[in-house]
Amino acid sequence: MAVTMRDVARQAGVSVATVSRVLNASGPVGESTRRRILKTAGDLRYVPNGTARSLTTSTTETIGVLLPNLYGEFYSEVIRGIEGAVRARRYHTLLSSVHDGPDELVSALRTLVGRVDGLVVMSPDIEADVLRANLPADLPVVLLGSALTGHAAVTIDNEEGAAAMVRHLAGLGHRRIALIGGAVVNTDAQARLTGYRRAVAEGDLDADPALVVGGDFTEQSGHAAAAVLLALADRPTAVFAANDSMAIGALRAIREAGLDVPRDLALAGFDDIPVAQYVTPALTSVHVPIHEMGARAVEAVLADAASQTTTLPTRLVVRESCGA
Amino acid sequence: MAVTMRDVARQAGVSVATVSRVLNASGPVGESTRRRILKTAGDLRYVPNGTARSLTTSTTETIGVLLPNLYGEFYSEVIRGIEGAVRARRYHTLLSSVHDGPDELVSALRTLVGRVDGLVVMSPDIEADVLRANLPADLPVVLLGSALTGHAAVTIDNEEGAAAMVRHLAGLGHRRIALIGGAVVNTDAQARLTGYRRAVAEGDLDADPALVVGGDFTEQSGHAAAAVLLALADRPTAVFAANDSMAIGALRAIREAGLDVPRDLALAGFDDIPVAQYVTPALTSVHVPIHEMGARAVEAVLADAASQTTTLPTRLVVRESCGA
DNA sequence: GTTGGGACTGTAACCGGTTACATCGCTGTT
DNA sequence: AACAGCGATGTAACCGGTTACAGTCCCAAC
Repeated sequence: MAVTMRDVARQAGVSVATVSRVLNASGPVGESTRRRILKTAGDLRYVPNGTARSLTTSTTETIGVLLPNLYGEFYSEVIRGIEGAVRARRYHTLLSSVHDGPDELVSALRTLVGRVDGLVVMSPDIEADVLRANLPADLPVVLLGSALTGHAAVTIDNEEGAAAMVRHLAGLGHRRIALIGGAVVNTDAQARLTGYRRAVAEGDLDADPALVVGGDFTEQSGHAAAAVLLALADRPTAVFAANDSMAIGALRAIREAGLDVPRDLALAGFDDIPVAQYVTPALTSVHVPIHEMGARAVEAVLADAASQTTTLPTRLVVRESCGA
Repeated sequence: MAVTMRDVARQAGVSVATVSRVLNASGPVGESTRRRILKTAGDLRYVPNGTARSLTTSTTETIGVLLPNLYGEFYSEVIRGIEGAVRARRYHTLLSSVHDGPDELVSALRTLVGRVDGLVVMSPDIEADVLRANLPADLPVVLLGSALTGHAAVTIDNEEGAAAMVRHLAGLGHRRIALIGGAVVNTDAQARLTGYRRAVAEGDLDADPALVVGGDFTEQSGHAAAAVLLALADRPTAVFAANDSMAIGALRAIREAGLDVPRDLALAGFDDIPVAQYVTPALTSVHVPIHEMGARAVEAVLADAASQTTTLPTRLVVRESCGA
């Protein structure tokens, strides 16, 4: 068993209250007593138990972050944004990730309850009732990336971002623009698909259903989807992947087919993750203010701005892969 | 105030003990009572308080991870390895990062105390006494990447990895091999430098002190260091960066100087982070089993294998940038 | 010489759970 | 008929802190 405050108190010949007062500078204590307590605490290697402390004070100075997984640059950027904002307020971050399945989510949610003062949840396919049922009603929760009625959220304008990219490609003369989409349950993916469809319709482009293939935001799925598109009799002249990872997978597939980007095929992604500028050719993408999203979410949690939704704009980043 | 167990008990007309028994299936309870309690708990949206629970049970089913920062692919890979191992044991991960300064570290350490059953600490420049003074004596701690006397640790053979790379470059005919090192306080960086020096001596290579320049593991520092090396009257023919990020920075600087890799200059890195294979030319590097390190560390924490050090081997990954 | 007030310290309740132990019926055995 | 034994439930202590409240002591003021 670890050293507790009572151990220190006994050893120093005082009451626990006095020890507490010394350690938190929360009350007047005689100079000699204070020194004696400090010394015994050091000698005994006393370290306060955070759990016990937050149980009484009912404050943890910590905000929790729940991510779908910790893989990929997108998430590490999100984390950085959150971390920075949290640190600036002298709070701590507790991160938990959940892979799949509602059980995992529930379990992760529950381990966080009581350990954090607020929660930033990024889970594109989360359900409102799961959240409601597994979190205390008074815990501030802010969703990141997906809006849900009755909850505060910080999102980006996925639809307009996707539409802008399609318009850009159309402006370069493309008429057959393919989309490698994300999973249908993912709200980001849905919005990007909607934006694509809208721009295709408005720009009077080729609306061939064969041009839309599904992916799941992983590089592998991008590779597979691109292979399907390349096998079409009437090949697209531009491929727009709903995120950068899939675009990079697609790039590999296109190369393997002996084609050149952007000469034979224009390619674009979404998110503008850091690697986008390192691949060759550098990837044209829709920039998402990942860092800022994290920061805004933290602000919202700490302000407990209930059910207010912030939508941040995206920005087109034109590089080599689209041939502009 | 959130709904507590006493609220549920009162509402259901039973004692807290019975509620606890139902919720944890830890004792016999009449069928009708059980149903009634479950119903009231649901109606009241009761969610158990993790803090209170772990205070009594003195177990959290959580292991803590302390990282120097969350930036870069290296760390996100480490996290993935840890996460996977933790999840496999049905535990949870609590992640905290600390940027710089002992105060930050102490503060992060202390917020974790009581909230985790064990700790994986990755902090290349951590000091043993800081750890000792701020953690309960009975909390299992495993260091990742740096060994410290009296503590369990999982490390890699940095020295041999660096030496192997220098030998490889020498095998390609290089005699003037430069090293872009890391910060001197960083034990990884120290070991890599030692390996470099040993191989240079053993291979009878050019041991010009001007060939060793310092960096701090960031891309910017790699860029700056490469600029210094390129300005030398007697330029090196190969540049070995002590990590991949610096190698990528160096690559940029070399290109800006109008030189070609690997034609004019061979380049190699260390860590073999995922991007290494995406840059052009693909980066030759020393592969570090990042994922496995994380998994091993978790095993060690849960087994509470006190003060045992595991050293994992590295592996040379030859790609285009060294001209082999 | 009281008295008031502030500095210092201790006692004990409380935070929200878990759990050892006690209590109370009821049934089956002898 | 008495009693062992078990199922169902309640009481209260405990985990390790914080803090309201109360008590002591001492000194200045009247």
